[in-house]
Amino acid sequence: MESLIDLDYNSDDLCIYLYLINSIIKEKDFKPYFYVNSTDKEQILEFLKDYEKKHKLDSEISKMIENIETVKKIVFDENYQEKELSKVTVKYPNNVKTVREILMEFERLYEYDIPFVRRYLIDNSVIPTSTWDFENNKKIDNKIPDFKTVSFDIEVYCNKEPNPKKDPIIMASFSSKDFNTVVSTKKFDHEKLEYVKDEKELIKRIIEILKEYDIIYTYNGDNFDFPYLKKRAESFGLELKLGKNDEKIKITKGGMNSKSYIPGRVHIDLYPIARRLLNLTKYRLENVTEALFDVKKVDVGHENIPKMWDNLDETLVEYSHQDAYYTQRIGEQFLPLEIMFSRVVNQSLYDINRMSSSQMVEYLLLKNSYKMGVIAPNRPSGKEYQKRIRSSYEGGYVKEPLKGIHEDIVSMDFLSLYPSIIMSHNLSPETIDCTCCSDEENGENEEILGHKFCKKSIGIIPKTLMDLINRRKKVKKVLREKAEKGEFDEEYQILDYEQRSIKVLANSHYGYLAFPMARWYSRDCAEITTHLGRQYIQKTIEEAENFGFKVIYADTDGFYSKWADDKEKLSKYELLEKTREFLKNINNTLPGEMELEFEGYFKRGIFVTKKKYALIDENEKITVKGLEVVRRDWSNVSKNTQKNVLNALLKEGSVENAKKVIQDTIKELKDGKVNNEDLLIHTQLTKRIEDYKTTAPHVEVAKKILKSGNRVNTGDVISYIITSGNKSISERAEILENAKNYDTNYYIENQILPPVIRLMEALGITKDELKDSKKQYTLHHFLK
DNA sequence: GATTATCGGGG
DNA sequence: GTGTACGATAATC
Repeated sequence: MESLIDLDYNSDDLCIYLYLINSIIKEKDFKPYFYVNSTDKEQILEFLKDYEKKHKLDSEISKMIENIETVKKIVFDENYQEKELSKVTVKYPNNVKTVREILMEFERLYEYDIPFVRRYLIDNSVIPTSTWDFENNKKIDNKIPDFKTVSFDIEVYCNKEPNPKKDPIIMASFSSKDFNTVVSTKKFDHEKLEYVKDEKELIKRIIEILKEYDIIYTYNGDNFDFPYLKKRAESFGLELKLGKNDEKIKITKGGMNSKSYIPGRVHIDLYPIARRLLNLTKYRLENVTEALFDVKKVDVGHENIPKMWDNLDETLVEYSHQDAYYTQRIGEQFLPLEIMFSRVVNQSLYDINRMSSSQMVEYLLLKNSYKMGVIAPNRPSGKEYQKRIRSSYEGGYVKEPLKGIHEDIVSMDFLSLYPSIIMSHNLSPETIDCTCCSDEENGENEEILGHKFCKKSIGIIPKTLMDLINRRKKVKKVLREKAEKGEFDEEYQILDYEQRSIKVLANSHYGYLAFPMARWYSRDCAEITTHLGRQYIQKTIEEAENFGFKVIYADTDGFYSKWADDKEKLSKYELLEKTREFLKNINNTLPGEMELEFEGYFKRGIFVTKKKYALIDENEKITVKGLEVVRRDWSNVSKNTQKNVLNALLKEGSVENAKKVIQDTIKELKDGKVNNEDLLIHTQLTKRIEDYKTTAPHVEVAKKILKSGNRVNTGDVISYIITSGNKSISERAEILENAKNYDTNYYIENQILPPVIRLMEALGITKDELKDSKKQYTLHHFLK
């Protein structure tokens, strides 16, 4: 009776370790297996023997086989009929790869690429992160176990890109309920400081501290903190034996992103979670902190770290600890939801943390197909994948917006439009144009975009969705009952997280059908889903306009509208009353699961083009969609202008003021009043200078830096200013120190106008009009 | 308009 | 590790 926190195959012990909080269970009985499309056991063995002979192997392959037995399964690509095939069980997980490569030549294989531990969780009922009775193999309760959690963050002394070969780790910050400490290799006067004499001691201390905890939160620790720590540790001859059983940390490099896995503990990297669950334009720690807690975190600014360190500035300790503190808080915020995902999908917390929602859906489907005795379709081949990636189809309906500024806007949207469609029409890769329904039956079957769907049995996608929806309904019923009784206890919170995680999973099924890597991929089902979705939203817009709304803009499953009749000016209260009335009417006509609901009221909004708009609500909260171009490579002058223009439009509702912001900035630029620092454009050198085929400003600047005797490395961010002259833009790019002037015209045309021009054009203001302050400017200039 | 290149998070 | 797993947007053709 203990909580299962993590699982891993231990290659020394040759079995799966089930890590509980205080102990380890060794699972020795579960063996790796896959299926062969053949019932002839002898023939399979024969084929392997032939292979051994041909390659002069001494029965090495046959030795890997533990057992071959005939099983009955429903096979997806054989008309979904039950048929017999062979289950080949091998001795060790890495045997699968060897044996399958050989047998691929023999016959079609199935389920040959499911990682061993994940296979274990698909086939067995044990649920990660829940409290489990291993004797009787059942769940004890729903509670979230009392995990010991800590956040972890390192600081590095460096002036450019951190280089683990030379730049030392100088500090490590930790934050947990009862431990808030910054371990440092320099003595600062700060209450949270713990001094160690050098970097080697620091690394030893980090290991010692992390080993106290079950869950370790980082922010981008997969890609930065752990790989960096490991490299530094190696240079001191230290190993990161962070595992529960002193196993080494496993850092896997997968193309761009790495993963840092600690056996027996859970390393939760909050960066990928924030990207998955929040909808922000930027995902720096400070952005996430602000979005979740409405707190503006003071950022150290990595370029200041060496200075502060050298000057023994103790605010460095405070700032550094702040990062750990907020990482911990973000972790506590997201952990329950991740735990619920882990339980519903039935995969480990570590894996869930790094899965996209489509991957979660796939593992849910694998679990269900296993239960249903269905063999999963294979993942696409490289060729098939390329084909899928290239095939596109019509997406959701997006209405061309009524351009300009609008006031008193209500938005309404469909509650899970696509899941409802998939369920009510039984859309699934195996139900589409099924062969099991006879022609007569199919005669009455409705045809959608030239396809018919099975009437006899429910497809795996709608079935999985229905299970989720029913489970969510049950949970929501309990929640309602508890709410009525005022029982907002721990159980209530857990159930609430459960229904939220189910909602996310349900809403991911449509995306899964169109996910090119999906086993149950179906372009046709995805296309039909959006097709039907377009019908519903268009019909609803029609109804809304008949009722008296004017629909300003619509996208896929929702729309923004105002009251149409300008003579009949409604108060906010009246508008919301009308909205309620309309929703009640429309929801009576919609089928089963489908429901249109009120989403929000906005006092003002500006609509530019499809997918590009901004709104402000009653609390002055601004929502911007598709308009933001604020990336780190843009200059400050550009970012600020955009921000000020949006404020003028939304907060003041003044086109004139917005116009003035732009014209003033242009004036300042022409007048040479803009600070050179605000003109810096930042671009990263992503490859070696000699590898660039095209000329780009930052590459040219890098060459100049090199010529002046300084070093430039791949990964460095080059900051430059475009100076005036007649040569090409690239040749005129200079670093701050060498920039004697700047190209006014370049900044107006390429930095000031692009982010705001579409905004202003939607309001009927032309580019020329914005730039035409030139005459006024010269006049002013000379008058002054 | 379609294809290709770049960036993100961390310091 | 029984894993070939990004996705949005700007620049360029």
